[in-house]
Amino acid sequence: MTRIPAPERRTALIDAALRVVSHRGIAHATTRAIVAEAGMSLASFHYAFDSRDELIDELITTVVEREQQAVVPDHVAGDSLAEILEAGLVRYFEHLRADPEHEQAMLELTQYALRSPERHPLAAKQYARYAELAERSLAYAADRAGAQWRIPVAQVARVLVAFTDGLTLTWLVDRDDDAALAVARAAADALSRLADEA
Amino acid sequence: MTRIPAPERRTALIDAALRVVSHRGIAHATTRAIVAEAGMSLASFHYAFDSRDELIDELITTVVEREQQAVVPDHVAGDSLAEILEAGLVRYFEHLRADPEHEQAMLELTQYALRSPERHPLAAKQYARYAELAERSLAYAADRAGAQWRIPVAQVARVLVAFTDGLTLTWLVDRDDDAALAVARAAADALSRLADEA
DNA sequence: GTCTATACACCGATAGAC
DNA sequence: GTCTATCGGTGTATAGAC
Repeated sequence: MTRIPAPERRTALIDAALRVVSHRGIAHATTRAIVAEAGMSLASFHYAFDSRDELIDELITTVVEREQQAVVPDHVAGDSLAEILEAGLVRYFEHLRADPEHEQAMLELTQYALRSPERHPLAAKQYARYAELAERSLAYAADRAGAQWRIPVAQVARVLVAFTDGLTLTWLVDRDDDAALAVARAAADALSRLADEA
Repeated sequence: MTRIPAPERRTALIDAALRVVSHRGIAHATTRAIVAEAGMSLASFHYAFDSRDELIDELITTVVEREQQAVVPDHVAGDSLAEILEAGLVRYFEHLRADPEHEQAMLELTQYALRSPERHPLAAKQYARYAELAERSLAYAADRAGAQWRIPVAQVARVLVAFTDGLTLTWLVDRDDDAALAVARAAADALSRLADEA
């Protein structure tokens, strides 16, 4: 019907694909389901993308670039490093509770990427991005608490990413809020001990 | 050809399905791929199982029941609780490195189960089983170190499961052994602080 | 450029010969 | 009970009218 520029169509399809993956899982993210979600015809899909694989790759790249979620907020209450880190993890947990499907989609996209050698680097980039955001938060938190990381902050960031992933996956399974908060507290404590406080 | 009792055929198909999921991912675990792996004809499948869904459910149930991996070994070197826990996590990590595809398969099965309401309880059971094994290990570790958990050991177990999951997922992505060991150390430290040592 | 209609591969599941 | 052959459905991708 209406003529839509190709780049615009691509982003519309990527957004639709993310909604389908979030709501129904990657197994149901077929080209038909995606164009239906986007309100387009099937042929439009292959006008904008060469293949479904190309769209999935673009989807992963896009969500990774879009990722802005920092684990430590800009303004925090609390004085000790452990308190600041715990507040950050609790903040992440609230974000997870607000939109569980999004984090579930990210996990599915990661595992999907891990299954093909060509796509594995996309998963690696995704986690490098997570680590980068974590590193920024950790540097800020230490600064805020007047503390110094004893080991390179990049290594601490890698640990934080692992803890966050574990928190996410276990909560998605059992939806136990109290247990998730216990994980957040323990993780904050462990991380804080990797720094010297002033 | 040869007549095989139905129960035997079922277990053979389940074993084959696990191999397919491990090697190629759940998306490729079609009935055809599974019977090929098992060396059977397609019709044999539907003689042993009513549907593919039934097999997948059985597969998840089976692998969960089969799960014996305890995070803390029977005989440990080391005296402090933190050391015992770290040794256990390192032992788990060695297990992960020895057969990454199996843990990847378990993660995929979990996420697959999370996507359908009827199967969600299977994922919950899987994690309840993990927690049970973790609890046993933690009780043993505290006993071994002459320590006492300050909070119910079930809660500590839930934290350990989350840390283990995070360790697994991040290592599967970046295969960074040093970073994984750092996670193990931090997690052991955090967990040990949830107990009073004698 | 955008649509409908369709090609072709592969899926789960079954019919029917043996 | 076990096989080969096939059904109906859905997947990705494309042809051809407009």
